[in-house]
Amino acid sequence: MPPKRQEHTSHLGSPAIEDYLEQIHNLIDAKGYARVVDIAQNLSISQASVTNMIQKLDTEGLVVYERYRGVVLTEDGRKVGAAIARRHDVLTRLLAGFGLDPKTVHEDVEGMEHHISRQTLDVLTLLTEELETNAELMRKLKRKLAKNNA
Amino acid sequence: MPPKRQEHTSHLGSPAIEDYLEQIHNLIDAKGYARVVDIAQNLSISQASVTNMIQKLDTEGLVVYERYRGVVLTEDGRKVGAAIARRHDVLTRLLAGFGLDPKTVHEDVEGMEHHISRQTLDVLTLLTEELETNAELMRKLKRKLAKNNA
DNA sequence: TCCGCGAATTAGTCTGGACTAACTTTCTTT
DNA sequence: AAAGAAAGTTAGTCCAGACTAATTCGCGGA
Repeated sequence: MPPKRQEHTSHLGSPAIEDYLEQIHNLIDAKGYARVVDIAQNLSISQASVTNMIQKLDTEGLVVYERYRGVVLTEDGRKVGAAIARRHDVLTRLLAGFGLDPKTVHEDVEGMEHHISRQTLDVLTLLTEELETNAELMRKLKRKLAKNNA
Repeated sequence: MPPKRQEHTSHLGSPAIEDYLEQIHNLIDAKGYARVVDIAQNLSISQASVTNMIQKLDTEGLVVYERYRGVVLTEDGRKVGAAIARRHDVLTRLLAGFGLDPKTVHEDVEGMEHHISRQTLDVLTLLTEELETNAELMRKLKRKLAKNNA
């Protein structure tokens, strides 16, 4: 039997696509519009790559693109972008809550956020909220953490 | 100013490389040796791709490769493989502990495990152990989780 | 008004990591 | 021990997504 072809679970967006949509979402949220330069800047990639990807996102119906006109999210695109931003937020609160160094938090979150299902997001949200609420528990865990690192 | 080139944080192995090393590690752990077929099977990719990557891993000093002779981990390779396996284990215990469906757990873990720093691993380990120990807390959280899903 | 400069785009290239097809080596079975 | 099956390998292809260089658009200031 020949080896099986690789299966793409659902293709609701590669990690790369999600990164773009998250960034576009953030920019629109913050400044009301998203320019190619800024997207490139925030993702640390070239403008040419951004233009390329935006054209792809357009053909996939995630943004509306007009040459030299900037970019707008479609409803689908907005959903994906917002979903990623939500995961980003939860993960960041969870890790930052333990006092991890911001750079590490950012890198880990960046990597993990693309792989979190609805169910897992629910669990992590629950956990995060519990820790944000239950100061006693948080204290206890931080104490252990400090001890482990000693 | 021209856009900046993308920076690879440390290149201790791409996700793909880590997947291979984890799998090789697991196979050796379980059966004492790692055959190309099994690696291919476990990663759901073709044997040709495995042979390819193994040759690359060899040139990077992560495995020792001899044609038709199977593959052995170097000390470096063993470290990477073991590290990934550890992250895999912690994440799995954490999510499975909440009763998430095994397929989801597996997919999410698979995706997240490559992006977890030492510090984050420590936090997640702590959390996992707390939940495995503190039955009262676990009950409480599961109750909330169930309620949210209702 | 027009000109220059920054933003955007196009064209063409590269790399990682997957694939198939065809071939070789090794194992197994008789 | 030899043949057929299974495992491994090679050669060549493909695709996503990054890049650089060169070009084009469009706006703000002289």
